[in-house]
Amino acid sequence: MTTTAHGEKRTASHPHTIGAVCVRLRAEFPDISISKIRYLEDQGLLTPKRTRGGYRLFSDDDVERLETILRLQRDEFLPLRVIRQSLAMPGAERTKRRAQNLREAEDEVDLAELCERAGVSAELARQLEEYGLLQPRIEAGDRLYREGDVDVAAACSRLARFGIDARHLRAFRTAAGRQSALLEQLVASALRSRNPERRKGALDDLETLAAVSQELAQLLFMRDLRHLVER
Amino acid sequence: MTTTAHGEKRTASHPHTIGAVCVRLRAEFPDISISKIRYLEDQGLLTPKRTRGGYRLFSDDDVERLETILRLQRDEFLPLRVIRQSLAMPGAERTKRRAQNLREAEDEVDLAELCERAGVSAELARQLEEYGLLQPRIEAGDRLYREGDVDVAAACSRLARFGIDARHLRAFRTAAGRQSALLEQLVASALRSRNPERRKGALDDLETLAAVSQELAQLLFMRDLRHLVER
DNA sequence: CCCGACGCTCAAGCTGAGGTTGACCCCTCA
DNA sequence: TGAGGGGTCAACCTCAGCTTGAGCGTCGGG
Repeated sequence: MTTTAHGEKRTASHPHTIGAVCVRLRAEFPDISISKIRYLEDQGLLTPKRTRGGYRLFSDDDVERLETILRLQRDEFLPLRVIRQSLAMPGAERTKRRAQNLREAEDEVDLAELCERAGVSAELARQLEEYGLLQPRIEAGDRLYREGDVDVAAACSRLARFGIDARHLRAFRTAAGRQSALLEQLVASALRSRNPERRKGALDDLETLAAVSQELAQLLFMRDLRHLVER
Repeated sequence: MTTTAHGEKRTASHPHTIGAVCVRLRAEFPDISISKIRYLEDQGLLTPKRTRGGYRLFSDDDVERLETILRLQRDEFLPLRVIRQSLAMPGAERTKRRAQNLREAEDEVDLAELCERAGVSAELARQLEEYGLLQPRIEAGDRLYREGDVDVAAACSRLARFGIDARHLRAFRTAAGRQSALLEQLVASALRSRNPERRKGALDDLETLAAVSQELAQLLFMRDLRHLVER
């Protein structure tokens, strides 16, 4: 990972070269690249220092700023020109709007990282897997989890604190499966189409269907709860 | 301004041709154009009626929707793909509010009002009721629906447009039922307690549980969809 | 019944954002 | 001192979000 050839100090936040920054951010932003960072500087969003020889040197603040920029792009869909302004005058607070994009791939993490990030014990993780709530890919004996599974585990852990255990959560698992199977019937053929336009259309439809389905599921759930409260 | 010189009905306001819409919106959105409106339709953001001859006819609702789209573009910088999704679930905002407010009672509406507000036919409403998606209270032979049922019906109607009918939606009904039953076990006794403190605590817990459960359901659903897409 | 304004579709093209690629040269540090 | 990361710059690419043009149909007033 951070195996830089040049005996880098790990404690004291020396400035980083562009390659180091890139490696460091790749975890959170898989589609970062050296050329992209240079491009962002060119567009006036970053101004790292330089060595006499012209190498860019990124301070921790620079890296943080870069993270902010990338987050604004990814989560808020803001164009660069807007990001530039909102970073120039840091008063305007933006509404959080997280859209689940089905198109981009997710990273994978191992069991230890999952447990740490989700705050679950290995034992709970094992149970969650037993009931299908976690679905690691098993490669050479190691479990590899998607980013999404970290959130799943975190949610389960919060429910566990209220006394709901993995066995009970299987109901959620099956419900999700049924609902996605329903949508699959509608878009499956288009999704596997050789024609890229058709495939893209299917993805668009699927995102819309997903949004409406989720809304419906929520509405019905809330109605049941309300019923429960009013009795 | 609906004051046209030629004795136009001010109340009913017939549908507008594309050119008329364009002129009318030019004031607020100077860069609107006929071709842009056609483009937005092509992208699935609008679905105006047509004359037999093929002319587009925009109702006031269509125009309002168009205004919303243009405002989201101009003020929030949202890409069309995201606008399409967020318009796909117009109830999302209310759903969220409702989730945090299990305590407040809802108003009731009759069948005619439900159909009109949700944009569903009486026939669809009947089917939805058959499969448990709508649950009116029947009083003196009349059906009385909660506010929440209006949103349920509207979501179902949007799914129906993609070819999902009431029969298939029963799965959502059952899933919601199971999930709320699970939570009920946990809070039921406290909820029925004579002690108001205890009851209030149960409501708080229930709201938390509801939020986490919904999150879990969504995460699992998205994972399944993702799986579907990646295959 | 005819005319001119308006509208339709479909294919092609345009423009700007947000990058990537490649050629070619330069720094840096082990 | 040389290998591997870094530098610039111009050309190129992809995608969203429209625009344009050709060829043809519709609508309504005179």
